[in-house]
Amino acid sequence: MRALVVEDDPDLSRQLGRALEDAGYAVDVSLDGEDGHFLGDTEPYDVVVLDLGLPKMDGVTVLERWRQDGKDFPVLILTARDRWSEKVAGFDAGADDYLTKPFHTEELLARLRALTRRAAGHTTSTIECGDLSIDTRGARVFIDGAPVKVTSHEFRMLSYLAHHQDRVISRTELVEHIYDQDFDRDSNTIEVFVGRLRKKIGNDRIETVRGLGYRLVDPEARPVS
Amino acid sequence: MRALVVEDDPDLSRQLGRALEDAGYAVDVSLDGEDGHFLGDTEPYDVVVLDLGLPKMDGVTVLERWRQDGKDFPVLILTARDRWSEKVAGFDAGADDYLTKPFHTEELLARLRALTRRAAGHTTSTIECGDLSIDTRGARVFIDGAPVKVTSHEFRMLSYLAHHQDRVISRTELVEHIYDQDFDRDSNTIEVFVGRLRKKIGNDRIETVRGLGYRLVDPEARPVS
DNA sequence: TAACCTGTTCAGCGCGGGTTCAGGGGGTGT
DNA sequence: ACACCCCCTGAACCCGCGCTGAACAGGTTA
Repeated sequence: MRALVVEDDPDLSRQLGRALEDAGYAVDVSLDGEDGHFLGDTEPYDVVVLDLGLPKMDGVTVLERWRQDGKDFPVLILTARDRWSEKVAGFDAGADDYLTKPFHTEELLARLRALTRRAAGHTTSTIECGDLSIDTRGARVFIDGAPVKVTSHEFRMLSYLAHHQDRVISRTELVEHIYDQDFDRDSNTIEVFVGRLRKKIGNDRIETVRGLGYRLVDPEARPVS
Repeated sequence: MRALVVEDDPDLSRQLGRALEDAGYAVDVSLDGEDGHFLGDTEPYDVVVLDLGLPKMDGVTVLERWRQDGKDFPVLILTARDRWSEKVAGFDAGADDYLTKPFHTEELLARLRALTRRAAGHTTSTIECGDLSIDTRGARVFIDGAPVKVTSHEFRMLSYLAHHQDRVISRTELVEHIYDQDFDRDSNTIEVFVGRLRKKIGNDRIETVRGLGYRLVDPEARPVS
């Protein structure tokens, strides 16, 4: 999952970036409204944390422009405690959730998890695919109840595939959502990860569609091909 | 599906070409307005991505001429963020959708899917033909609910036939829409694909109209011939 | 410092799948 | 009825995608 944090307070933004990275997101941080708006327009984020009081361009304006441009990633806005009217404006502009500063990072993370889940059409924090279950909150993977040890990048990949089950995900789409900006496009890292994941969760769970990409499936649910 | 990308920025055009190919389009890329206009007039595209700021001939002019010449493929125009007036001119010239640069490739793909669906008169991402259903997003084919394994080219062909059900599609039309430019015309590749598809989805689903081409039909709905 | 763990790169290889070819069958027109 | 041509089909070819094992680099832990 890729996340964007737009927050001008250098301490807070650094802390947020750190916390989100720890939680397994690929994070970009922007310190002002213009840059943040540009990034949101450019990169395919899965969730955005947006402060409303920003230099160069106001947070509400940033959000309005994103929605005008058809961006539909979930956005969580941060407001100062006493700025109640701002919050309303933020929701009108298309925010999905809000949090008043100061807040606990735990709560932020929980709300972000809820947002990404909702965006993908899930309601619980664990995604099931046959007897494979993925705990997005604890970054754990279970196969028929038994825990499977996966590295953080492996988990990111599996998690993205699970959020979009039954869809074909191209290698470039995977790269864009697993890594943050500027990643060397032509390398076979993805294939290596797929290989290692298959070795851990079983070969028939990630099927490759030649020339298009990969797809996470439930091997049991699929009749003989 | 064949797509044309007219975009002068070499990086962006390369990236777009790559993304569309990943999504299963046969893509031609043109770097200036004159060449792009010529290609659009010559080749039968299913959808066009057209930048407005182009060397040699302006994007709006290109679009106007296409529409004058009776070309009715859906066109999605790309505009710089601050050029709002251009966008209006583009719509007046006959654009079907727009996107402001920079944008994110998945949104472009989603909009292109919507355009091609709309052009064919469908609304969902799965096309039905009797008990045969074609999931354009997941690149999958089901027959009465059971998945059928098809290769990517087979899928392209079936998908094109399905987008134009009950119409006779000539072999050359198929070739032109499945492949990008310069493809060896005299070969029986199409016939081989038809044969393989028939073997997979049943002989009576693709009927051949001698001397004209092929047609995708629902065998159940049709009385005895 | 040495022993891990994780992410990345590289080279080799198998095989899937697209293309081609040759041969045969069955409509179609004269 | 004949010939022609369009189309089908099985098989073979062969390129390149994607898989794999292993080595390398950077970071972290004893």
